[in-house]
Amino acid sequence: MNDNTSVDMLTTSGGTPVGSRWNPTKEQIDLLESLYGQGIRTPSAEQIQQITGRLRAFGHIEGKNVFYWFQNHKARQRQKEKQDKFAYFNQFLLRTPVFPPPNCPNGCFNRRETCDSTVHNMDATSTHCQVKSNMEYVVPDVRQFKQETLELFPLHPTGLLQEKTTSSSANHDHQSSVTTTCCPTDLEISAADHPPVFNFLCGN
Amino acid sequence: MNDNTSVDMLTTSGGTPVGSRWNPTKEQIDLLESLYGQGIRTPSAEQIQQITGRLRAFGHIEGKNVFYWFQNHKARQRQKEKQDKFAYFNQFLLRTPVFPPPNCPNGCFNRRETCDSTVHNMDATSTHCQVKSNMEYVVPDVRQFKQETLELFPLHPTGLLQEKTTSSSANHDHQSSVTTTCCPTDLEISAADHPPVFNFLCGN
DNA sequence: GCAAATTAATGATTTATTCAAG
DNA sequence: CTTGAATAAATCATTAATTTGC
Repeated sequence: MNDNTSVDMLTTSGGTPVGSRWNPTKEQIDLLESLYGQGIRTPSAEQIQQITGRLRAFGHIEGKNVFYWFQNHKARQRQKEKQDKFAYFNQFLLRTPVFPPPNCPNGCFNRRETCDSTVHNMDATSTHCQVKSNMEYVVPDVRQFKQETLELFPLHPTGLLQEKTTSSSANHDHQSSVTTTCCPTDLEISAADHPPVFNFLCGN
Repeated sequence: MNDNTSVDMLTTSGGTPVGSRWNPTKEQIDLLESLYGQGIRTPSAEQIQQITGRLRAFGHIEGKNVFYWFQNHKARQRQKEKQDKFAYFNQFLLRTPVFPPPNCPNGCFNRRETCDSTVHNMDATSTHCQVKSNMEYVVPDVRQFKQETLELFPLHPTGLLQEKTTSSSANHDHQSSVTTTCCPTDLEISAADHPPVFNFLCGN
């Protein structure tokens, strides 16, 4: 289709024969997930450069691959978390008996008084609205789950995982003193400035 | 906020003092819009390079500026077109009397029989559903407007403005013989291959 | 076992939305 | 209010898992 006689790759040195799209090795995935686990979400251009350089030890890779990986991983983790939350919540709702189990901890919410007013009114035309109001009733409690889940990550040091914190006038002036708290590797992501997430794919 | 003492720009040569964001000159806008008018929507990396180089004659500019410009312009043209279409269609609907005007061309649709069944049932709770079904009823006719509007652009020569054409096995092998049909400038966008819209912002 | 056929994952693009400078 | 810049969501496309019939 597209002329294969171009300059760049055909079977790059590493061990990953590259025909079209990047196919990450196990080691590459491991390192990427490790970084993600440490709170890196939208790495800066320099971070991408460093990560790419490191990953190149395991096979051919470009900066844009790293960029795309974080984009996709972040988005798909988010949506997985969302649907997990929903599933958990759903099964909880569906299996909750009309009379709560005897030794229900105080965390259980008692939906008997609040919800039984909607038991009738279940015909096809009006179901939607009822379901919606039903959802809205419980959403506040679900948000706590998200909070707790996010707290599981350490993410104390540098500005990692700051993402959306009003992003105005909250620059916090965090410099150096990063030096790897939970991970023994000396990757030392500098995170000096937060340049827009772009110039990445040039190099490499 | 972010330290201004970095290496790159402060007051670049051109005539456009750059403190933070690109401020396009009139000439730059003109050329960009000209290109857009010729059908360029998502220029390739090479196209962006060439365009940027040309625009640099009028002031400081980077590849990513060109990239963003096309992104934004395309999106905003699209949404403007959409709301224009909606406005046109809306006024047409709203001013259509119950009895059609005497010399109504055959294009007029007669909505008397189809729509008056929804006149009642207009209380606050059920309005939404009725409105939606009402919309769905008329959408098909709107699509024609869009078609016609798009046809207004000439876009005959090279593969410009091909955008979404199944993108599989339809490569059409169009080479050279581009050489400016409606525009006297010898910009000569080569559009040789269609590389992904990325490596752009590296250079420049 | 083993390919062809399906399905699930996921890399790569495009489109929509949001933020913020001027 | 316009629009450059950035991010998130949706979508496309290709590769790997897997199922299935032989």
